[in-house]
Amino acid sequence: MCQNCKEKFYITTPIYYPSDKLHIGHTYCTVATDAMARYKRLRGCDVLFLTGTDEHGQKIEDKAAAAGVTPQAFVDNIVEGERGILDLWKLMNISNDRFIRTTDDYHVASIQQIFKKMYEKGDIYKGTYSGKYCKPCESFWTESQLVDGKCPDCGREVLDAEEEAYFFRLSKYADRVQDLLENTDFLEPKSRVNEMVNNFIKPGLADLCVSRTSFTWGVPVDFDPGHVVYVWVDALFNYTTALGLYNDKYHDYDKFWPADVHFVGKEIVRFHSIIWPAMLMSMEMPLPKKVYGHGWLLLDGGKMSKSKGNVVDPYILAEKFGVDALRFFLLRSFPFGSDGNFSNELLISTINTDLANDLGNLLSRTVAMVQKYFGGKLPAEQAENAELDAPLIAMAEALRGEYEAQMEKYAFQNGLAEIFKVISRANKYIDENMPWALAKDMEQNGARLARVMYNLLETIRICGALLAPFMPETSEKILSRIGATEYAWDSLATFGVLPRDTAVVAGDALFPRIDAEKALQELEDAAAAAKKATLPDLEIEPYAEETVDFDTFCKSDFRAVKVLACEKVKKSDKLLQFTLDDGTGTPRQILSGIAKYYEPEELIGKTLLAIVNLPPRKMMGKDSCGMLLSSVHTEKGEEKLNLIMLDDKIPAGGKLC
RNA sequence: CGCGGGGUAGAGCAGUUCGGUAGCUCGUCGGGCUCAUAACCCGGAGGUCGUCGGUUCAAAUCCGGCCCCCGCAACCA
Repeated sequence: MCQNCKEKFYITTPIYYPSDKLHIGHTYCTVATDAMARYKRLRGCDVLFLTGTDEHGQKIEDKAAAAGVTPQAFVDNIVEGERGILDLWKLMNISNDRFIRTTDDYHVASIQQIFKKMYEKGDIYKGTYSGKYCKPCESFWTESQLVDGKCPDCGREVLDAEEEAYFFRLSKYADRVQDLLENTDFLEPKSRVNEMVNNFIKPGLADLCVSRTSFTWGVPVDFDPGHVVYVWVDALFNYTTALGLYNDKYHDYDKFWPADVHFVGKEIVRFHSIIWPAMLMSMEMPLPKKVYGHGWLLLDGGKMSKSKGNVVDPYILAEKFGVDALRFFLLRSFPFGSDGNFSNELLISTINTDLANDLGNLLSRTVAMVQKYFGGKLPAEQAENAELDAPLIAMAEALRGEYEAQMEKYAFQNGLAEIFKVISRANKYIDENMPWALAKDMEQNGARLARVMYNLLETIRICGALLAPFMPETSEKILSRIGATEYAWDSLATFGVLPRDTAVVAGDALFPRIDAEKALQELEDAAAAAKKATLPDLEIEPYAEETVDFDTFCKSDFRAVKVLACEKVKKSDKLLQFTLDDGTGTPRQILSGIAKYYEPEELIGKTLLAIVNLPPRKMMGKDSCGMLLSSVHTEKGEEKLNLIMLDDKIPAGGKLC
């Protein structure tokens, strides 16, 4: 059975921080974990797959305050609300066995006990934390971390600050952790090891501040009111409290701990590869077998981030292209250990090439031929041709082994590449055997034709079954189309398991080809709309800080004016030309750049407000004597302008004062 | 010299552990086929493997210098 994991396999994602909706990067990590969990289940392992949310901390407290709700209500909405995290994982067909929230009662109680245990052991002690504090970022910095004496994160001023706090004796475990990183396979890929050791261990591991008094949204230290447990202590132990460590909610800590692998993003590798093992050493608990730090999805070669406004929404992509296609793309296109460049173009071309042209079309043409030549059911009498069949059969039989080797290394990309080599070979096999030519003389070639079709179907069975961890629904569809009922792990290294006289079922294209140009345009529009939705409903100009003295103000001559005529200025898309009655008896001409907001006709007869003692100015060769006053504001990022319209009973020339 | 990753055909990537014909996908050009989702199959063109130097019979691969890009530096997967 499962050599590396024997019977059980425990795998986790990080628990995500619900300060915002999740994006494609979180989806990537979770889909990878799901694929691994499904792969292990396919192999017959007893799998526990855990994911969840890390819900404490100042940032959540602040965001909730800003939204005018309690922190709990805030996270409830992001986790359980519509299009929240649970909905997203459901949509993405994530097969997690458990979902832990760090605000769950059992977890909170467990953390308190764990914290106390380390305290009683002497590995957590009370001390004073002093440093530079950035209030908006809620971060302490050391002198050396400051940039120009300011917060390295936001660039704002920092204050001297001290707080009483608990510390974890991280330094005590530095040597053991270094040994773990350098001399075992605990942390992969290997390239992450140097970074950890050089950056954090060699310069000397300082004890870690593990409590806070500056906010309350966290697990209270039950023996010292006012302190809450540092979120990472709270968060990391989720992997064990979710198994029932120090609680009665679950009872399989002994069975599943230590975890077989934690999948984590590269930015939190240090917490998982240094702090986490050190705390477990302190607790005298077994260490997880492996921490795998995967790469990031980059956008335009740079980081995806809210501030850049380039965050990719998994909902939009999954709904547009299908869940399986998105899952497939994420794991097929990027090496798991390194960063990858995400783009909509790549997504679409991957779907078209691999899924529509190669896989979908192979199934489609094969099933169509079985229908056409045999009425949908193969005859049992079949004639092989060793020379023609051997290459395909050899590849199909070897596939499970190649695939397994890659999957055991978490090389999803390569595992899928192995499958697609075989799919490609099957397409070639069709050309080599030209079934349509054989079909011209069924009497002579019927048995041979049946065998050709059988070989294709059997190859599809193996490929289809091995695709299940990546595309569960598609895999099921494929297998049912070809009449496969046996697709257990053991059957996938043997060619010839499908019944000889299997019956196929016709159906729609698995993955219709996507019109790339059209789809890209739609995605762009959707992104623009989404961006617009995040803009504030109403923005007004900030107020002037400078004052204007009374005399200066009084020099401005504001008058009510009536619109006698108004027309667009030729060759200008902005300017309207107004002829105004200003009460002097001589019409006044003013040009105003508001053509975008008004049709000329609708303004005739209106009473407007103008400043009339501005020096005349030429615009598009015409004189403008004064300026019409308007009010401006921004709605959803769009500038709006309204002319000041006065009561019509005010006479032309009426002075404002 | 803070640390780490990267620089390979027009684009996106693999190959570098253990030196020996430079590979894949897309695009492009030509051919084949007609079962299939204008798909599939075959072939061609296109690369001084960032740069300079070293080791070697032989370097994308090992060693050294330099240039450029990206990320990290106590909580964005």
